[in-house]
Amino acid sequence: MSWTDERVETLKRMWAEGQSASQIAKELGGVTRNAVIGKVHRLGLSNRVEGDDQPAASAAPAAQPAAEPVVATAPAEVPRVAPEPEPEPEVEAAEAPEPQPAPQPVFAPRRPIVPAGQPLPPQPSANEISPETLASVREVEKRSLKLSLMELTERTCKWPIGDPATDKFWFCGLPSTAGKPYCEAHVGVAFQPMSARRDRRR
DNA sequence: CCCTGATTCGC
DNA sequence: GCGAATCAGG
Repeated sequence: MSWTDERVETLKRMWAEGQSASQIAKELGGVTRNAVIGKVHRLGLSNRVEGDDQPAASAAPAAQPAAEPVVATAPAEVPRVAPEPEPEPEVEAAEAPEPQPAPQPVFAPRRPIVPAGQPLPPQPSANEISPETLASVREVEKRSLKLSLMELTERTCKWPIGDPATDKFWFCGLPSTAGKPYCEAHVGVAFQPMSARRDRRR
């Protein structure tokens, strides 16, 4: 593969969007992330500065940030969280009534009635899980990356959250435990000792 | 380990 | 110009 104008354009666009070199390489195909990075440098756009003007000047862009005033979130990380800045304003809008209306709390204190819908994920009843694990799961689900099916990888927690029949459905997405399909917290509720779930009666 | 970008240097 | 290898860091 060679750097045709078209490919370079894609590279520029994606790089500007904050996509990582590997993502761009994947998209282009036929090149490695190294190739992408190399090209980025040769094109002289290693500086992911949005506004065209280059503050290059002299001064020191890295003049000891000393104290980041407000948000301490690494700016470079942000874009990766939302890899799809697509033209779909629907999702946002006036949103977020309740971050966690708890569609189907995994820890339902007395598992009410399961609406005979899709086979819900393995959701052991609360009385089988330790309080610590429960708390952990609750915490984790607040921080879940809410990945879609397509965004899951070998190393993301595949624990489903919410009702598959609605829009309130996503996957945990946090880093999974080595070799396991779930993150640490979810492994806790997914894999239990036989003895613990033996006396489950209904 | 997984990942990121940066740099080098033979081609 | 290109990009694998390597480096440095999270």
